[in-house]
Amino acid sequence: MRAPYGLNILDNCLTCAVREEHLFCNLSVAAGQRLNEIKSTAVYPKGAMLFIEGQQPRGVFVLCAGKAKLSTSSREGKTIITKISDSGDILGLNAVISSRPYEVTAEMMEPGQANFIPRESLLQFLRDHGEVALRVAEQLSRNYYTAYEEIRTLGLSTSPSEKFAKLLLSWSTKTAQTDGTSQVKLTLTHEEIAEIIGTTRETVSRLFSEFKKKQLLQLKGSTLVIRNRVALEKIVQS
Amino acid sequence: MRAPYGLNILDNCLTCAVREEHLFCNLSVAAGQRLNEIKSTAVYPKGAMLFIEGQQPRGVFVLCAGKAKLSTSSREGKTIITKISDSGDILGLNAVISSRPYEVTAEMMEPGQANFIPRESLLQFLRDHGEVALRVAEQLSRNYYTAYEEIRTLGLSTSPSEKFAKLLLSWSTKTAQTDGTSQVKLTLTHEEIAEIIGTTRETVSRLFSEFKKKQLLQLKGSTLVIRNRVALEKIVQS
DNA sequence: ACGCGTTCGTGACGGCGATCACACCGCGAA
DNA sequence: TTCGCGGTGTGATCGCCGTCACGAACGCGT
Repeated sequence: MRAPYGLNILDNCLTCAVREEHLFCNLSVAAGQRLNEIKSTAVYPKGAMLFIEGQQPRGVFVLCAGKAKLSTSSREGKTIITKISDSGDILGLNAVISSRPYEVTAEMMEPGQANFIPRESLLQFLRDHGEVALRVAEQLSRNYYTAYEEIRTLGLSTSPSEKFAKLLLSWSTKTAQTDGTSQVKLTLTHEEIAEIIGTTRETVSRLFSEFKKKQLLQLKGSTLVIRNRVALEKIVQS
Repeated sequence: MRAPYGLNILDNCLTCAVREEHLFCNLSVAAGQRLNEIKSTAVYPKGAMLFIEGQQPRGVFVLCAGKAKLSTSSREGKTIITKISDSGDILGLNAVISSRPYEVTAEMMEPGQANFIPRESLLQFLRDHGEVALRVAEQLSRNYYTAYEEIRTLGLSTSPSEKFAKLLLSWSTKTAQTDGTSQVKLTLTHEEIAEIIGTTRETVSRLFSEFKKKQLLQLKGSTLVIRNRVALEKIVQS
């Protein structure tokens, strides 16, 4: 099966296949069935905006394939990226639950696919299935934790090098080797990295140079090799 | 009735008396009754720690009287204050729901009183009353919003003056007059203000001087007079 | 191959705010 | 009164990083 934007449609995009601990998994039969009725699947090209900061919440998106970047920006155009979401993530949940505007913009970074659940359907679904509401609360509190982590990064570590080291470590944990090295496919531009750690493109460039010189990392084509985790951890809490 | 720490005990500290829109208000009779059984009231002196960042969650605190400051700090001792809570606020909810350690430290800034609901009791209560779980979810998503607001402040506005102006405005909204002025009782030290906006005590001192000179504010004893809201708003988004 | 746009590297400069240092003030305790 | 102490004002210094500027490198379509 062939979709637009050169992407294969996933015949049955069950989020459970992606994440066992997922919000909408292991539901009662009735709930699962109902969920299937109210969701709809769509395919998005690179650059597509799932929703934009400030819009009234239309519903939530469950990402099945592709990555999306969540960002906020100020009036003068300065932008910060708060999260890179990938398969299994639920986008827009906070806005829908609290009936406030989306607090971020969600933009596809590569072609992808997502399930959409309209706002009203979801709320009614939760009212009908109290047990799921509690799991939604759990999911929200997890979101809160990552937001808080962000606050700590922005508020407590002032220097760009510290934040850069933190970011590298967060990437590295996913593919850690026993010898302390790890490899990551680098899909972000320096500009985007700058928006994540709240600095400028130039500084990110200089940080790469500096960290290469210090043997903390290495670049092989577009794969980033992190060579010394302990040294990075030392920078973080320096 | 007289409590320790020179505080009058509130005979019946119903949070509903404080806030109509409150989480635990307008419950079904059964739920309300049950809630009354599992809660317990205590009085705290100034400086008391309700809970400390990193501790396993024991339960939630519903603040009835007094103010509490929520803060996080890094290993090297740098501290940021993320919120000043007052009557009606629920503290520790995120930690309890997600069963993760408290993400902040809650310290009483003045003598006060709070209801305590133990972790397990609350979770069981929510399992038994699905309709309340949804309201908890709403509360959590509101928390998320304020956290996000914090992220925007820290990440998007770089200069201390901008953040200071933002803080003043947030104070001012509560007591706004028609002529654009407002009065606030100033209970925080410069040091604490510095920890809120992520700068140093000295800079806060200089900001006060600067803003006084610009006729933006005025100090009468310990009451702060905000004289020009529009000018402050201009600084925020400059 | 050519040109064009995006991304990246790096130098020069300047300003802002962190840091240090010290004086001052108000207030409660001895 | 005289300490001591927590809070406050303010000058001097200095280093980091944001800004501007430019050129190189890479990918991409025609």
